[in-house]
Amino acid sequence: MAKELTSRAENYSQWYNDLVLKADLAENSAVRGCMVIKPYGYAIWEKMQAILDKMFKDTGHYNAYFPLFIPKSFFSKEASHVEGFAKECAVVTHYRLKNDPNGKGVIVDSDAKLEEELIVRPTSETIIWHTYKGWIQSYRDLPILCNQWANVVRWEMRTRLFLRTAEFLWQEGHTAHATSDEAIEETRKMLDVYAEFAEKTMAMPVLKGVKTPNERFAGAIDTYCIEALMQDGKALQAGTSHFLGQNFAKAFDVTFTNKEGKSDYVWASSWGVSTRLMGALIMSHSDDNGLVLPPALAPNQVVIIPIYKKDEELALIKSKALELKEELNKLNISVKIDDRDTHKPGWKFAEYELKGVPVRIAIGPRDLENQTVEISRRDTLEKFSLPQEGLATKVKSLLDDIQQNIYNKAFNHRKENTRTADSYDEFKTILDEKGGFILAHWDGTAETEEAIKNETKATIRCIPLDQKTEIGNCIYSGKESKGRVIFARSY
RNA sequence: CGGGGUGUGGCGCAGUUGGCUAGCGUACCUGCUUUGGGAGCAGGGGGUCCUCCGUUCGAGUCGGAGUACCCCGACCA
Repeated sequence: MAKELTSRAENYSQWYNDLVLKADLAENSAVRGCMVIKPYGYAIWEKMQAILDKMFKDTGHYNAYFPLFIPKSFFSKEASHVEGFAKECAVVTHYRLKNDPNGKGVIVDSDAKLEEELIVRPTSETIIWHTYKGWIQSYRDLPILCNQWANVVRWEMRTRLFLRTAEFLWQEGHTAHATSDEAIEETRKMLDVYAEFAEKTMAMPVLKGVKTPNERFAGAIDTYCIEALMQDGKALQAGTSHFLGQNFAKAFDVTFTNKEGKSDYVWASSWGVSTRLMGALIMSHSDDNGLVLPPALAPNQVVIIPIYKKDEELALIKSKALELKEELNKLNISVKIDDRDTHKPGWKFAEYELKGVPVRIAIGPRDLENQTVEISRRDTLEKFSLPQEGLATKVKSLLDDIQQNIYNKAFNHRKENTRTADSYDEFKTILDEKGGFILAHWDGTAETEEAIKNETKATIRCIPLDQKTEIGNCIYSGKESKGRVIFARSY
């Protein structure tokens, strides 16, 4: 065994780390907290990007690009943005190097100090709203429905591959509207887009909800989110969509003249998902044999592995494989034929399982004789023979089946790990023994939320959008509550 | 920034109270036999033992300083 993974049960975070490294998705770089995304990992991210980008465009958005550097003063303009903002940012103070007069190499030229420092964007609201000021005069200029694909930097103290890195890739949508209702509608619409992407494409069920004031984005009126449950019972925030009200418009003095000829501040939303989704994808479905990719995101949906002893056999098998590949391609199925003679079939089987390829087709002398192929599906690891005749349509429906099956599996896992707690003791017991989502009553105060967090490390993931009205008592304070919120320990 | 740990071929590690030519697994290269679940055998290449200073006849091993990374906290828009 060349690439043995740590088992999930034994040590979940070690398993995750091993998997990311061994499936060739990413690795730590020479730069503190920053990762290298390797070609295979990036191929998956590109598929995510392509699908999301189309969804954004289908909902009327367009892409743009704003600067990487933001003048420091921009961060002082929106009061709550300043207040709630983590200050761990990369700061550019100089613009030139010089040769070290006392040795070799280069040093920072102290004469080249910037008058005002530049911050490497941790998020782009400030620079974008500064820019929007110049774009908006009239209600006729609205709405602006912009999205940016970019990298951002947050100097995190502790990092984990994909889940929290100092630099990460994301998209951030920043929209400007004439009315509050329109901006709220946009915020909710994009949350739905994220939820649909998570469930249909990533096969990952998510809960939609609103963050409590404590967990809200600095500068937002409301932060909506999608929350997913990982296999170890911890929650992961997979995407956020913020209703910003007029806060940024006021901070950057962005006004417009409405139909009545009166001046008003512009209403805003912002929303984003990041390479963190890669972490979510990995942790949602994978097992001790490696990655399990949903067919919708697998760079190769099918891999064909020839099994042969003699070169003549290989020639026959290869032409059969090419024939199958062509048929599959016609149905928009991506196929890789691995006919390398530098690795043996058994090695390849293990390798493609590790990399999460949904369907494997093996063709050997036996199959040539019987006009069959051997199919193996990654999600269940089942193997069976199918006739070569009419194979493509069967593979197509098999892929659909796998996509649905891994969603169902994740959905059932969440269902089994979503519990209600009616007392603080019960709450703590569930948290320690089982984890998962816990539905419990909360009195609505930040103090209670904070106390529970400090005592148990569990946070309110969200107030679910489909929350049912139910009168009860807060598990912590005993005060009245009108509905249950979702608690969990989280990444 | 607090508390703990670790730096030894690409990767994972062992290395005894200081001792002789620094070892094992894996990966890599060559050859033969193999190929339907990570092949076997034989041979081979690859090391400033994190850095500097010190103790010593002698340091991977002991002491000091520095540095990097990992884990636990704090932080995580």
